[in-house]
Amino acid sequence: MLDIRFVRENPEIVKENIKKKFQDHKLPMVDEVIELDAKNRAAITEASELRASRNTLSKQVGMLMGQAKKDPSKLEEAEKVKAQVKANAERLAELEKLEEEYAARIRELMMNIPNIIDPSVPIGPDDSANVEVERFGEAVTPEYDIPYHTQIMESFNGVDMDAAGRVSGNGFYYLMGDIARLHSAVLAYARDFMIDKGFIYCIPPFMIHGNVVEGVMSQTDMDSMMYKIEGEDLYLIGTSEHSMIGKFIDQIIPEQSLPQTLTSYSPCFRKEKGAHGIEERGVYRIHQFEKQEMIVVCKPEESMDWYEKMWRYSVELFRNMEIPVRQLECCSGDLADLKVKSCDIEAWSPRQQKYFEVCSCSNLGDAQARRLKMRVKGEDGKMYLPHTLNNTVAAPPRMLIAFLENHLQADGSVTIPECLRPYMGGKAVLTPAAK
RNA sequence: GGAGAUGUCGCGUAGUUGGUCGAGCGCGCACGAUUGGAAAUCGUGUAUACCCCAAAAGGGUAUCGAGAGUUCGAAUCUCUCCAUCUCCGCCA
Repeated sequence: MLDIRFVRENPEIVKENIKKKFQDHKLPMVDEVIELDAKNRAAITEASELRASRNTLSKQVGMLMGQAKKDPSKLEEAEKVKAQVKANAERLAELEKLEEEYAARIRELMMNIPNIIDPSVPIGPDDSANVEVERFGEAVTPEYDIPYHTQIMESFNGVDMDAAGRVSGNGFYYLMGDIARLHSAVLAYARDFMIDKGFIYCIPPFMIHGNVVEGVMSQTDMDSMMYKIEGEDLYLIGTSEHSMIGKFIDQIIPEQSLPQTLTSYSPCFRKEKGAHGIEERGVYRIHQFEKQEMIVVCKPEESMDWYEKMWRYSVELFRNMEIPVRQLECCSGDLADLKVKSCDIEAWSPRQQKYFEVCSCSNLGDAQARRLKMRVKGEDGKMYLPHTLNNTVAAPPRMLIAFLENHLQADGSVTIPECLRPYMGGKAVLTPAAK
């Protein structure tokens, strides 16, 4: 969300930005919001004046009532003043209603006007125009066939999709045995990796209030992603980012405590509305998964440095696990409205002969901070909005797909990279279950 | 889940027969004076958001857990909700 003052003063920049994101249908929103803002301010000004006169008149009543104790004739005078205040009450109520209507519509529009993208973001209409920036590690394709990931898991008796379907429906999974252990090992390693980078480990609430949801994501995302608890003002989180950024709602953050570097674990729940292709079967796209996340809240001038550091952490983690990856930069049209800049870290799939998304690193600028009213009090006493960033550390079971495909050997075994062995009971290799 | 108590400016408190209370006092903090320096002492200041103003200065509005109501006027009265504490119940 942008600052309404910025929109008021720079309508052309805002419109240009909308065009860059190929959202021309939103162009009229800019003029509409500026007009509403002017009306709203006029209403506020008039209402403030009415309230000011009400306050002074009411004080007069108080004084007159006091005097009336000695001089009953003052009572009449007081009644006159009362009537005067009452006369203004109607207009004030009218204005208050207007203010409310304007504010609601302005907020609605502002929520839909996209954040200003970073000048470095490549311009393009959709994900087909995303730009590969750099590859890390050699994308190896072995001689032997790499089966679909659920098949690999099944060879270890490591997954039961049928049972999950019966119990919870499509989009759920049972992980079992070594595969389940591998899942936990990856999370534990990812956690410790981030702790070693100086991040603070957090376990947040897995359900959050509606106003927090609205603060951290756009309305459309909310409808298509979030599960609501029936009869309660609670939503299951889609990522721990929601509770971790929400942690700062309405808070004034001391400047000395910046940057806040946090790494959080949580299960994530997503509706995943809409149809998905055949490559999204298995545990690729599911209603529930677990994720280790990194969150940074920092001074505005430091956010781009953190952005660079954060996606590099993801690369380092995947390289430690001996998985080839690449950095794919999101183009303007594929960038969510709240984001200033974003990239995906994609892992190599030897089966599909292509890279697929395993991490998503985003700089949200001050958009979340403005929505959530999180502010920093500077050394000079002035308030400003911090920048917020988030990035995936590891999100199994999806990342297990990359793991299994890249570590599967010709004999059907799976090698465990050095860094994960302490979390796997020292094992260097997993051997498939006997048929 | 049941019963009771509480919720005021960074912290601690005053304020509950509604009216100079946006709010007193103490602590803390900032600046200044005093001092060779420090402590102590004294003085001054000490919220946030928004509106008006070209800007500054200045003025105004709102905010005493949140929301709604009564009233000319509410920190003070009524209702709803939330949070905290104590006791009971239940439970990983």
